Order: sequence, then C-alpha cells, then structure tokens
Amino acid sequence: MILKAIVRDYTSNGVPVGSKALASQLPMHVSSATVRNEMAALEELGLINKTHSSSGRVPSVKGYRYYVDYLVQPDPVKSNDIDVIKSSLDGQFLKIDEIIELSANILSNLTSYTAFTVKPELKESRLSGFRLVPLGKRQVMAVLVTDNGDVETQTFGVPQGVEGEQLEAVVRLINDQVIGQPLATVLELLQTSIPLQIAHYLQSPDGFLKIFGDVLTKAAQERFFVGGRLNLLNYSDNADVEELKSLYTLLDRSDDMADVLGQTGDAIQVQIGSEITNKILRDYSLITATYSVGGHGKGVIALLGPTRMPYSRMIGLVGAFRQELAKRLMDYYRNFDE
Amino acid sequence: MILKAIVRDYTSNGVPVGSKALASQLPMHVSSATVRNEMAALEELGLINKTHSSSGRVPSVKGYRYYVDYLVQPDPVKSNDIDVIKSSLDGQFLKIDEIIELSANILSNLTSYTAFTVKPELKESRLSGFRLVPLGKRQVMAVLVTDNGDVETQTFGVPQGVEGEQLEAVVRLINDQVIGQPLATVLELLQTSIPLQIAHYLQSPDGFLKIFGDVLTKAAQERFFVGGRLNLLNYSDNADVEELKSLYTLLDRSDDMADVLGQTGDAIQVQIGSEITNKILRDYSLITATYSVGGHGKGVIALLGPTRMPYSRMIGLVGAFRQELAKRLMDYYRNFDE
DNA sequence: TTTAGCACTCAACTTATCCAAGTGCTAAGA
DNA sequence: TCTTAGCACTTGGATAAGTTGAGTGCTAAA
Repeated sequence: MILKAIVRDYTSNGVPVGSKALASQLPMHVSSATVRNEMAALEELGLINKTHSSSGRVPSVKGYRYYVDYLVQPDPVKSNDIDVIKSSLDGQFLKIDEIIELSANILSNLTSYTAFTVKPELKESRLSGFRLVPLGKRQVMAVLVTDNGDVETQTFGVPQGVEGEQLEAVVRLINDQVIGQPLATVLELLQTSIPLQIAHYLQSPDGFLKIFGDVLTKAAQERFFVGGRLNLLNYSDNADVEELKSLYTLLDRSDDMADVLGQTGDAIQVQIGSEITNKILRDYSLITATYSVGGHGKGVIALLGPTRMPYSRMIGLVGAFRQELAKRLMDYYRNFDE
Repeated sequence: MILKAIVRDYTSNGVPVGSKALASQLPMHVSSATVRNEMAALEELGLINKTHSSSGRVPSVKGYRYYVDYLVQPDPVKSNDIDVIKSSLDGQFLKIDEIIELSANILSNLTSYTAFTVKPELKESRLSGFRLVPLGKRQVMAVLVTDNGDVETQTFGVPQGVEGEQLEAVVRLINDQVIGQPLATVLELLQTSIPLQIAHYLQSPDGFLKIFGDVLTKAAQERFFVGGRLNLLNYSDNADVEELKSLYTLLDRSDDMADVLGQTGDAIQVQIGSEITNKILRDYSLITATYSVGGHGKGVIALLGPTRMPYSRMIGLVGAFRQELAKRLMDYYRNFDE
C-alpha cells in the first residue's frame, strides 16, 4: 500500500516524499509515473498533501489516521529495549510513586519524546487511618494512610487554647466514622455530617477541618508524572518561544493534563494533531493507554511526540510498557496485601 | 562618564551603540566625533568592543565589571514592585519552605529572569526529635524534626521478624543520644558510635540505619528553589537546543547549583559572563546575595539573566528583596520560637 | 581639545539567477 | 484499461550581486 510507504518514509526522514524515491522503495517494481497517479488519487481522498504545488507529499491528519487505524502493525519491541525497561524497573525496592515516576522517565528516554504516567485511580482507594502526630510545642503533623499504602502528611501549628485531648477525641471520632470508606465518600461527609459531630469537641472546628480536607484532597488527587520534558525542545522544531512556554505550562497543570489524558479507553489510543482537544497540542500526537492493576484500579501511560513519529515502533513500545508496568504493580500490591 | 551611558543604552536596547546616538543622549552637549575619540580610548582599555569593524560598541565583560564595581548605583525600587513583593508574601499563613519557594517565583516574575532561593543553612540546625509512627500492618513512617521546625518523613516497610518493641528501644536510644545535636554531628555519629549501640537491640541494624541516614541527609540537604525556569527561553536568545538542555539540567542538579551559588559573601555580588566558574553559564550574569535570619543562619537569593541585564534595577531589586525576605523569616521564627 | 567633513567598512536587506526535485499531462505500449 | 516514458512547468532554497544605512577612523580647521 502506497500510503503506508509514504507514512513510513516521511516519519523516518521528515522530508516530503516524492514519486521517484518512493517508487524505488516499494517492494514491487513500478515506475514513478504510476506512483504519481496513485498519489494524485490519495490526495483526492485527502489522505496526503503537498507543501507547495511541486513538492513531494506529506501525510495529512486524515492520512495518519487511516494509517494508524488500518495499516500499522505494532513493531515487536527490540530485545534491547525490553532489557532497558526491565533492568531500570527492578533493582532497588521502590515505592509505588517512585515506580510510576521512574516509568515516565524510562519511557521518555527510550523514545526521546515526552512521557506521562498517571497513578492508578485513588478515588476508589479507602481511608485506612488518620492520625495526628505531635512534633513539638505546638506543631502537629496530620498523617493519612490509604488502603493501598499511600501516605500523605501535612504539618501545621495548633492555635492556642486547643488541647491535646480535644484533638485526640476528634481523631478517634474520625477514625470511628470513616475508616474503610472510599476517599470520595469521606470528602462528601466532610461537607455534611462530620462538621456537626466535631463541633461537640472543638470550639472552632474550621482550622481542623481545613487540615483534614487538605490532606484528604492531596491523597485523592490523581498524581501524574512527566518524563522527558526537555525532549520537547528536540521534536518541536519550529515552535516559537511563546508556544513552548504554554506547552510547558500545560505540562505542569495537572488538571488540564488530566483532561487531555482522561479520555482513554482500554485499547491503545492514538490522537493525531488537531484531533487532540487541547489546542496547544494541535501540532503533536499523543499515544495513550491504560494499565490495570487488578483490584487496585487503572492508571494511564501516555506518550507525546511530533505528529510525524514512527507510530509502529511507538505503539509497540507503549504496549509492552503498559504490560510490564501492570505486572510490576501487581507484584507490588501482592507483596503489600500479604 | 561615557562607559556608564554605553552600558545603560546597550542593556536597555540590546543594540550596539554608536557615537551619534550616544552623543545626543549625554547630559552635556558634545559632538559625535568627540564621543568617537572617547570610545576609541575605552576600547583601548578593553572595556568595550566592536562586533565588526564599523559597528557600534558593546561593553565587554571587563566593561560590565567596571560599570558594576564603580559606576552603577542601585535603582530605588519602584513602589509598585514593593507592593507586589509585600502583597505576594503575606496573605495566607505560609510555611517556611513555601515562603522561600514563593520568593523565587516572585523575584523571577518581577524581573522576567530566573531566580533562585536557598533556605537558610540547615547544617547548623539541630535535631529535636526522631520517631517512628506505625501506619499499618508492617508499614512505618520515620519522622525527623529539627529545632527550626523542619519536618522530614519517609515511609518504609518493616521486615518480618523485627518487633515493635525493638524499634521503640532503638528510637529511645537515638533520642537520648543525639537530640539537640547539630545535624552534621549526628551524621558523623551515624558513621561511628551509633551502629555499635544499636547492635544491642537489632540483629540486622543496616536497614534501620539506612532509613535514619536517608531522612537525616534529606533534612540536612540545602534546599533550593528555582523560579522562572521558562524565562530562560526569553533571554537566552541565540542558544541552541543542546545548550538549553544542559542549562535546564544544571538547574535541577542541586549540588552543582550549590557550587554556583555557594561562593557568596555578604554584599550583593555580581558575576558576569565568563567570570562565572560554571562553563554552562558563561553567557549569562548572576547576581547573588545572602540574607541572614538572626540566629537561624543565612540563605542565598540569586538571579540569573543575560549579561546585558539592566544591572542597576536588578541590583536594587535583589537588595530590596533580600531585606524583605530576611524580615519575613525573622518574623516567622520569632513566632515559632515563642 | 573639540568638531566638521569625508572616505571607507560591513551587516543586513533586496533582487536576480540558477538548480534540483517534483508535479501534471499527454501519448504510446502492453 | 493500466502502465510508463517523455516533457513542459512550478517552486523552494541556495548562491551571487547590488543597495542601503549606521557607524568608524582620520585629517584638518576652529
């Protein structure tokens, strides 16, 4: 298929591909004139474009789309790459956040693009403990633990006039009421019943509620990691400074990125150029995939690169990576549950 | 003085300055020919350069040096800027790390350059508490508190066969031995006497020592913050991608940056272009200053920008900022000590 | 010591020219 | 009907040549 050859050539060379060069690359023997005719047809269909009236052809978004949907087959991952993944991921005994952060880095190194990893959904995880640890004179640390081992802390000063016993009582109350509940539920309760009950023990419960709410929100937040930010400088060749800035700003806004990465089904999904809803990314492509960790929810891994990325290799890599990551995390949790 | 006028003109316009334009700007009435003669003299001294044989003049590093050392006087800070500083810095009750991080951001916003803040030296702070907080089945959080209110935590899994009482005993031991000692001393003890003593209580003390060491190191580490990373893209006009990458990499390597920022005396110090020891920064200028927080040590603030930055304004700003920051932190600690 | 005048230099911009790669189209061949 | 050789045409990009303007150094007069 001609389109396939065009995409492959263009993604690997980055130069508009002409009929003559293409003819020599095709498996069967055809003349450049034949290729030209075919190309004219593909252009008619809107699958390829010319950059100017006498230039070679470049795949359009629609062309990439067709290629990705019907033509591409994932490259088998090079055994070398597999080694890199495996060896980077084991070694020291890592905590879950570290595994996930590390994953973003490995994936970005392997691809020279920018990689994202999102931790398995935490909204579904349950509160398994909340306590206050006195640190000094009037300083206290709030510690929240979830049932999949996440720990969130925050220190704060205790205002004059609040006694240790009062706080103790409140913590006991909280634990009695909400241990074992999903974080989302607890967040709701925090708006409704909890304040009333606390009012029995504390004169001004606002401060305490804020702390508890803060820690809870932090724990419930989807945490996502970015690897290979700097690679952006390589593959966004002709972006001006302002564009780059808004791109980088976007990468740091976790809620916006959640939107971008959120619409992911179970299969590996490829969004190309203008297909991406976020305008800032309209010149790039995004490969997203979920990985599921048994009963512990699903996370997302994603890869951002230029529209002219070698899709076959990238899709292969993302596929292999999500498997490996899922496996590691399953192991991790198995270990932890036991 | 002509040099002063040249520097001022060049830093504000970025274009080599010619004799005619300069003559019209000077306070006294002189002809361009006179200015040309003066310029030739300055060039003889190596204070200014031509970019090509018939271009206007540009200050050399030596020229900037002279300007900064003898000619510049700090601009009084615009009342507007002062407002920005003050209003950004108060508001919510912030923790010390947040104040310092925020400072880097404010300073970078104000200047459109890249700002650094280093927390007052922690090596001198003392250990005021270490404890282990059980979180779940076999998960424990190590908490370390210093006498100026810093808290450092780390969670870890307890291996099978180690009992709670044993750990309790060890923690009690640690607290008896090292509470009140400077962190640096504790780090030394960790190499010498502590392991022997712990051996009484734990069969394999290595794991525990590692945890304690980790937390301790984290707490003793100079923490520094960077604000306005992205501004780098604006003012490093003609740097290629590779240079930018190594710059950004440098910004994230806290030990390298410690070197760069470390050699700072009490006065506001300006390092220009090739004067900076780190090669990567040879096309930039760095303004550094310490701020001292009474008995709580000294921190550093710094500003990285192009060699052709408007030094008078920047020096003024850094000066004002360090005062304000010192004041805030004094307040903070006063509050905390009480 | 300052300044007017003048010849000279050079980067940056504009035009002109050429070239290679590529296209569309036509007409002949399988 | 599909393929292909041939050919005129288009176009971006690279190179060369001309133009301009800001700026310089130097000389000689005030």
